[in-house]
Amino acid sequence: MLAKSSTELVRQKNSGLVLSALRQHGPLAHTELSDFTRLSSATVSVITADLERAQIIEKSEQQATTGRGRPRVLFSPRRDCGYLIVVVISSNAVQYSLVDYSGRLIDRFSEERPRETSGVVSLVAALRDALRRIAARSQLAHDQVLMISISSKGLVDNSEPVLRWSPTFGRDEIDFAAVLSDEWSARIILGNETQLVAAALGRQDENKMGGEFRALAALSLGHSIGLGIVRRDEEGHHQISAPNFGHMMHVPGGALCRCGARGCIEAYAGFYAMLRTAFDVPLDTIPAKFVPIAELDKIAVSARHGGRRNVLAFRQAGLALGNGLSRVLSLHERMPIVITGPGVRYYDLLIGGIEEGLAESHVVRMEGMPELRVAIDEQTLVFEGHLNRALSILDNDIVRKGASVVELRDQAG
Amino acid sequence: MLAKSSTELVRQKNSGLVLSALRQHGPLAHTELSDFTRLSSATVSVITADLERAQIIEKSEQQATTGRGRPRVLFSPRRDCGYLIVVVISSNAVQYSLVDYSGRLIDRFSEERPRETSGVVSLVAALRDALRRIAARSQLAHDQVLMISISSKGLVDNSEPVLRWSPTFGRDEIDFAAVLSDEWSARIILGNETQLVAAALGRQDENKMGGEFRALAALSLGHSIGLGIVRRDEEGHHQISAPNFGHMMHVPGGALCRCGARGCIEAYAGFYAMLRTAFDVPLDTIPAKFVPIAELDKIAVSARHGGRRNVLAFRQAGLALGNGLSRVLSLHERMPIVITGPGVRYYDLLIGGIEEGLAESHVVRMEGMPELRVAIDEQTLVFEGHLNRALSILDNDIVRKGASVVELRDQAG
DNA sequence: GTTAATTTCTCGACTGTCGAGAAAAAAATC
DNA sequence: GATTTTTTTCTCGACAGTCGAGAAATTAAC
Repeated sequence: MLAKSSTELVRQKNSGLVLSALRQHGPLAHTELSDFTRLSSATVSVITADLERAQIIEKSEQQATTGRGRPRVLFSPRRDCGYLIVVVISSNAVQYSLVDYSGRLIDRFSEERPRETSGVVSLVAALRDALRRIAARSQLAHDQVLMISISSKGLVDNSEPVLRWSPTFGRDEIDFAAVLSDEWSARIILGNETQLVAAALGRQDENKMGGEFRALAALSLGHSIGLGIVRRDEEGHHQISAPNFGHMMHVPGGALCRCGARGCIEAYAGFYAMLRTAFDVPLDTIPAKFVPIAELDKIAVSARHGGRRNVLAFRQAGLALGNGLSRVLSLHERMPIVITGPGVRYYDLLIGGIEEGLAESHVVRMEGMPELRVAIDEQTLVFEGHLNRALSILDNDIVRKGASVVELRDQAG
Repeated sequence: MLAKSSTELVRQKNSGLVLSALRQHGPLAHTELSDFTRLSSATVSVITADLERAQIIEKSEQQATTGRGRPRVLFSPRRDCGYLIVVVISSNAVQYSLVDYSGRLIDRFSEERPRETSGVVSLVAALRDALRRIAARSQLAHDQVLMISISSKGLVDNSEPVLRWSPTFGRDEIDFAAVLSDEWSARIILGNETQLVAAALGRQDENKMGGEFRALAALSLGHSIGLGIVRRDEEGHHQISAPNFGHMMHVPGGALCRCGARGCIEAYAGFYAMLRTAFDVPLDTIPAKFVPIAELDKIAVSARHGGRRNVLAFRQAGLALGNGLSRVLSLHERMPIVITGPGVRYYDLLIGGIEEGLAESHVVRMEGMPELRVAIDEQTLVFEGHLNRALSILDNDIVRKGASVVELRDQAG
C-alpha cells in the first residue's frame, strides 16, 4: 500500500535536502544552499530558521570576509546536537569511536578480543562496558548518544540490528537492540563490513562522476570473503546490500567450509582455503580457525617465484571468486568491482584466476569484462561508510521527528 | 543528487494514489476513495474533480441504489482516455492485444512466426504491420495509443526498450523505440516475460497478504529458463527485475549452451538439455533448435516408470535449477519461489533434484527451504503482468503531465 | 409529509513554496 | 566622510495543497 503525501512531508524532504547538502559540502551560506538544493531563497530562509531554532544547525563563526557586499553567514550542523558511537567488530579486536553530529571524531580506542573466550556473552559484556566507558570519558549522558552504529563481518538482517551469522560466532545470533536498549535510548544500527565499504565507495564515485553513477560492488578478501553492493535507485538514493557471497555455492559438494556447508566460495578463496590448497591438505579437512598472514605471505613469495602448488592455490581462489562474481553479474546489472581487504596484497596472483573465472560466463561474453579496481585502505572506508550511513539516517530521523513544528510550539508557548 | 519536493508533487502523488485505488478495486465512490487512500474527503473531492475535468476518470452510470441516504456516485477510469497495445512475443507466434484505459480487452489476434525467416528484420516488419492493423481494426488514430507494452524471453535492458539478447535472435539487438517511433508517439516499454509473471504474482500476493508481502521469484521452465524477481521497497513500490538466470554459470566449462557459452543453467535444465541427457548425447553437441514437447512427454512417461537414464535427465535439470536458486537466495533475501511455464508438467520429476540442489547450500541450511509453489496459467499471468505494469506507468505519466493544471487553464480560457 | 441516514460538497484555517523586491552590510568610489 | 555598488539575506504577498467541520443533497423508513 502506498502512503499519501502532504505538505508536511514536503517540508521534511526539503529540510533533509538542506541537511544533506551541508553534510556533503561542509558549511554553506544561504545562497549556496539555494544553489545546491535548487530551492528558492525564501524557502531556504524558512528552513534554516526552523533548523536553527530547533538547535540542529548553527551559524558558524564569521569567516574572513572575502569579497565586498554583505558577508555570508555559513551554516553547519551543530556539533553538540547529538553524538554517534561507531563500533567496528573485527576478528581480533573491537574499535570504538565517538563522533559528534558534525562528523568529527572525538575519541577512539580499541580493545583486543581474546580469541579463547570469544563467546557471544563475553563480547556483549565487553561491548556494554566499552560503550559506557567511551561516553563517560567525554562526560556524555547516555541520552546524548543518538545512534550506535555497529559493523561486523557476516550475515546481517536487513531490517533489524541482528547479526544472523558470523565467522566468529557462527549461528549464535546477536540482537544488538535487545542487548543495548536497557541502557541506551540511542537508535542501534548494524551493517556488514563490506556493505559499508561499498557505501563509502559509492559516495566517492557519485561525488566524482555526478549523476553518472549507477552501481558498484565491493569485494573484501581475507580470512573470509565479503561482498557489498550499492545501487542508485531512480530517486537517487543509494540502496546498499550485503549478499551472502562468501557462502554462495561454488562447487556442489565441494571443499568443506568453516560454515559447515560444502563448496562455498570461501572454502576456495578464504585465507584458510588457500593455505589448504598450497599444502595439499584434503578438501574435507576442518578449516584452521586462524591463519597468520605471514604464512600466506610465504606462500605468495614462493608463488611469485613459480612454485607450482602455490601458484595453484591463488589461481583456484581467483577462479572461485571470478565464477562467483560472474553469477553476481548475471543477477544484477553490469557494475564495476572494487577489491579490498588484506587479500589485495595478493592481487597480482589472484587476478589471472578471477578474470578467467569471469570470462567463461554468458554475461561477460555479452557485456565485456567488468571494471576491476583495487582499494587499499579498507579500514578507512569502513569508518567512512559508518559515518555516511549513520549521519544520513540520523538526519532523516531528526527531520521526521517534526523538529520544526514541535520546537516552534515550545518556543512560542 | 536528490530532487526537491513541492506542493505540486504532493498533488501528483495523491492523484496517483486515487488512480491506483481505482485500478486495484474497480469503480469506487468518494467515501471509499477516501478510505483506501487515507486522504480526507475534501481532498478526494478536489482530486476527483480535477481528474474528471481532465477527462481521465468519469462518473459511472448509477448503480441500483442499495441503502438509504444519498446514493453513491462511482468513479472509474475513462475507457476512451487512451489505449494500450500489448505485444507478447513467443518463440513461434506473436500475440497482439488492444486494451482500453480501463484495462478491458478490446481486440486480440495472434500471428504465427515462421521459424525459417525468423530474422530481426522480418519480425520488425511483421510487428509494424500488425500494430497498424490492430489500431485500424478498431478505428483508432495512432496518437490515441498511449503505450505499447512488449514482452519477450531473453535479456532486456532495464531503462530503455531494447532487447539485448534473446534465445531466438541471439545478439541481434532490437531497439523497439527506434523501430516504432516514426509511426507511433506512444511510449514503448519492454519487459522480460518471466519478469511480468513475477509482477502479476507479486500483485496477487500483495492483495492476499496485505502489507506482509516482501518478495517473490518466478521461475519459468521451458525450452529456455527464465527468472523474474519482484521486491517491495520501503515505500511500497514493487521493484521488478529479470536476472539472466538461464545463462548464469552452473558448471564452469560444462555443457554447451544455445548461447554459445558453456555450463549455463539452461544447458542442463532447458528442454533441449534434458533431451540431450536422456539420449546420452555428448554435452558439447550443438543444441537442437527446437524440441517438440511430445518428445519430452515420452521421456517423462518413461521416467515415471523408472527409466534410469530418463530419471537422470530430470534429476540433473532439477539439480541445476536448485543450485542456481540457492545462489539467487544467497544474493537476495529469502523469498518464495513460484514455478511456471510448460515445464511445470514435469514438476514431480524435477522437484527432487531442485530440493537437493537447494539443500546443500549455506543459505538453505541457515534459513530453511524456501516455499515452492506452482502456477499453471503462465500466459494469463504474462498478460496480467503487462496490464499491471503498463497501466500503472501510464497513470503515472498522466498524473505527472500535470493534467490537472494544464487542463484547468484550458477550460478557464 | 417528516425524520433519519448516508454521501458529497464547500468553506475557512493551516502549511508549504516561490518570485520579487526590500533591507543589510561591506567594498569601492568620489 | 558621504555616496554608490555589489552581494547576501530577509520579508511580503500570491498561489497550491490538505484538512476538519459542517452544510447541502438525496433517498429510505416511519
